[in-house]
Amino acid sequence: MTTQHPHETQQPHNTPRPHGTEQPHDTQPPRSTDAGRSTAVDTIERELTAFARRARATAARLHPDLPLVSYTLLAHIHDQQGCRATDLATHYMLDKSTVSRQLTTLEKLGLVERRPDPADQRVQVLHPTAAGAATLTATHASRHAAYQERLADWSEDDLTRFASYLLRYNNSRT
Amino acid sequence: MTTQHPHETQQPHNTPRPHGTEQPHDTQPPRSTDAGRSTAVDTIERELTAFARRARATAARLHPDLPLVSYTLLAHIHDQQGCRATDLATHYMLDKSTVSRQLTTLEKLGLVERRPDPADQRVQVLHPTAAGAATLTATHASRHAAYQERLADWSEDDLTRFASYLLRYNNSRT
DNA sequence: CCCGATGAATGTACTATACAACCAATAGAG
DNA sequence: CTCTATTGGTTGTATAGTACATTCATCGGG
Repeated sequence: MTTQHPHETQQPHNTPRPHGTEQPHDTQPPRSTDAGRSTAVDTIERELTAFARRARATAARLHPDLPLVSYTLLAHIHDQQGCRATDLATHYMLDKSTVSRQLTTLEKLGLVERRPDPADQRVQVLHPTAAGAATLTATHASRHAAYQERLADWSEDDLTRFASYLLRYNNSRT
Repeated sequence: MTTQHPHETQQPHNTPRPHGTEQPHDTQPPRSTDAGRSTAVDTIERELTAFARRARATAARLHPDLPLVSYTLLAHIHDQQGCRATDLATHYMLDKSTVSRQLTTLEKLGLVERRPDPADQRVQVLHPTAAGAATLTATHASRHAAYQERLADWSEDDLTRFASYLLRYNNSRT
């Protein structure tokens, strides 16, 4: 590597700094702390997005067998026992058709069972099969281990605070 | 809605609680705070993943014109002026071929310019065009506004702490 | 001067996704 | 009780994003 470009490793862009919208503007900012807030929000936006973009690859490394999508759906079915396809679609902002197909796959793999709801013939109540629960446990263990390792040098307080920030953020969805 | 399933809205699964791997095990835990850490890590894992799974849909709502992938690549090219395709692939954990095709698209749209590096004929130095910068500014403004709104009731301290947690997390990538 | 390494493009295949059309069942309005 | 709008789900179709393998050109060191 002879030529020097501003490479990843040379300039990790960790430093929160203004993006494109930061030009000084003559209209008075509504609050005095706007600049600080804006910078922090920019960082949050950038880092969350970066994480999201890497999630697929990370999952593929962690558990090549069970794709990320299948995993998340299966996990949600496990957590929300008896949920319906529509619930999954809502939770993950997916189209019904997408969920339907994913469930078909999961069912073919024998990981999920679609039980008819006797009280409403339209509805399918979803449950993980024994195999599904086992797969989920294994996959989750693998993921959990990776997260544990990556967060190994965080204090418990920091972990708790980070977790509650994420919850707060995700639950503020409109 | 007559039958009552454990729906999204009825049981938002916000409460951090053990997942499948929490069975009591007879080997002594290395630290006494393991349980607390484990719970927090589980929450972090779950919430980050949920966010990642929704990112595409959110982006589509925010800026239907410029897909999330294009946006992130363009943003990185803008931030790391003069970066190369390989840098993008590394940063986002993508295959070179994927980046190559994305860049082709961005170039066809007139948003990115691939300049040959005089010092190394293999290398393409990437720069946003004027149009690219403009698009980026607009898209970023739209995203930024959405994030601002969603984080409107957070204190600046919380924003700053959340941002630094995210930075710390993302930079701990091995 | 050759040879392994590096940056990038192309061939190919597959997965995830959305949108639209459709079907079946339910719930209300009259 | 019947008609109609709504809801849950599937299927048809199209597209984007991605990976893996191959290929090509260039660079750098023996």
